[in-house]
Amino acid sequence: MNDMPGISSATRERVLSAASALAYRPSRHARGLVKGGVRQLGLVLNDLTNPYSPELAAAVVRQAAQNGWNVMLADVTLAGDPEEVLRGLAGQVDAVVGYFGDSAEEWTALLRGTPVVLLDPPPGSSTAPSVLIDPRPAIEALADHLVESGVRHPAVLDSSVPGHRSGRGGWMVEALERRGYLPVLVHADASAASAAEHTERLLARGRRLDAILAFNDLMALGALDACRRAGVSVPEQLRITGVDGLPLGTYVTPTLTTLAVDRERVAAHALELVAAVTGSAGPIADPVRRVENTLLLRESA
Amino acid sequence: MNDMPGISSATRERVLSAASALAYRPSRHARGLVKGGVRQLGLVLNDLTNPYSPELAAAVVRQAAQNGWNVMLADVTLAGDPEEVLRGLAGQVDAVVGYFGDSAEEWTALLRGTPVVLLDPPPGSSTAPSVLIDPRPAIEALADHLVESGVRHPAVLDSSVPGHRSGRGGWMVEALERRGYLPVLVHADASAASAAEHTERLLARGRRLDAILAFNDLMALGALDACRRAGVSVPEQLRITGVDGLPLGTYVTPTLTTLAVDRERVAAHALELVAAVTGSAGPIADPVRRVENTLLLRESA
DNA sequence: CTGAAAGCGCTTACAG
DNA sequence: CTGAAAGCGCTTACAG
Repeated sequence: MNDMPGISSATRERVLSAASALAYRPSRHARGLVKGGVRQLGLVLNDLTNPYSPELAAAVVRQAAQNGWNVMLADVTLAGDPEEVLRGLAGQVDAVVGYFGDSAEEWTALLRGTPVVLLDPPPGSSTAPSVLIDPRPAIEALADHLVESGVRHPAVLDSSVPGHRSGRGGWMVEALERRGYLPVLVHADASAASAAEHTERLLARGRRLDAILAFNDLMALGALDACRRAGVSVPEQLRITGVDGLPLGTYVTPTLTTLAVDRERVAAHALELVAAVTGSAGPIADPVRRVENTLLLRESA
Repeated sequence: MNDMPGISSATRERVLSAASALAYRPSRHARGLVKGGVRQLGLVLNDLTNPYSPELAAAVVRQAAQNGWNVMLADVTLAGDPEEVLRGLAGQVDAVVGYFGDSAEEWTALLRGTPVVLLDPPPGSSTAPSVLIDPRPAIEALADHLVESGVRHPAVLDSSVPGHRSGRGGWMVEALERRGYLPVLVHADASAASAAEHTERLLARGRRLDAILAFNDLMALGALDACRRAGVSVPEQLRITGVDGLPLGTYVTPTLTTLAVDRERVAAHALELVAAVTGSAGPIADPVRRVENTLLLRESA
């Protein structure tokens, strides 16, 4: 069946027809046992429909391929049961990279010894090898910019994904307070629709408001949409900012000011750590890497 | 090592420390051989950074989970070598669903007998089980709408992904010609950036132009961006349409008229076919499924 | 050219 | 409670 040389066509025919009669399918596990198989990397994402996920996946897949790894994507929020996804991954991959949020400990246990590299774990939640994404310097730069732009009444549109604590909203509030602001803090789901809805409500309140700092670009797009529908002009009446630096932000009106993350660098650090945890080189020299967001000023703020 | 009951703590300790001293990692293949393992579905996509891909992936992952399948995403364009990706998949999954474009035959061969379900294969390219996505009725409806809107000089912004023939651009041209138009036909890459560039060139030509029918939503967003920068108002001076029905199209100004694809139905058909090809039920009753796009009128046309 | 044996690395009975 | 045997389904020598 494997096209070996030196088989008579009669025998080949006989084997092939028996195989098809029996609907024979080779076992990939048995084949893998014998042949060795490639190195499989599992990439755990939490929202594939947020364009940030595929952008990061693109970077990881590309760099993984260069290092001889095959990557398998898993979205823990899409499937009904995240734990089922993790358990499934355990048997399929040689290492896992991903967003585990607050569940790092439980999920790592489900992986039964598969080496793990965490992407942007909540502050202080884990000592596992991880790549931190740190928006704080960019938040400071943004806050300065808002001061210079004459903003008086900013709001922070934070996201509260259950199980995914993030310092982001809190850091934004603190940076604003440190500059004398009394920012409004609102929580929405991490989607454009939810952000739009909360923005609408915020605008309807009649309070003074001239800036919205959103948790991510997707939510900023939702806020932008709500302003458009409410007839509020951006950035003239209200400034809006996101986080992530999606290419998408350049295809809206106005283009979106954002705290960009360098996804290639995140991927590079993650794969270095994967190499370290799967290699037998003993303890890892530098298990916590840090990538800082950068302020990308465009039209919306 | 597997937490079996009835092991003295002395022995457990001895085994565990030997394991860690040797950096022992269980072989997932050997484990899979014995334990059976879950059913793995490979989903082959060709551009994860086009939001259509994750939208479809989301639908497939969700429905696959309901049927007891685990899905593994593979983007053939991200990795340097698509054939390498396919070969890698062969050993990992029990069935493959995906966009194979013009390479259906070669790629199926690389999969070495793994059952395949094709997504939107080029017209007449294959007799394999497949889900066709048919924009023709929606294109007719769109063409009628453009006539009624008083459009005089439409252009078709087609995409020419090498290896991915599509009838889409041709069908648009024909539908317009049938109504007495002499449409301009332009080829661009399937990205917002390339579409923007070609639109800019089109506008600079000084020819009369009052509608652009783009190959997909991403390209339509690029065209929209080019118009904005050129000071051309949409839809007043120029109408723009896309294809795919991305949620994203509602978060731009103006919102994007599009030929929407029902991704849940595509996924449902694909998984029915997967069940059929992996089951031993003999020949499949209805191996070619068809899902029609629907005209979604929003603001841009 | 064909057929049967050895062995890949696990897990699951089973004998001690 | 511990250790060794059988067997999962393949591929790769090897004897005939």
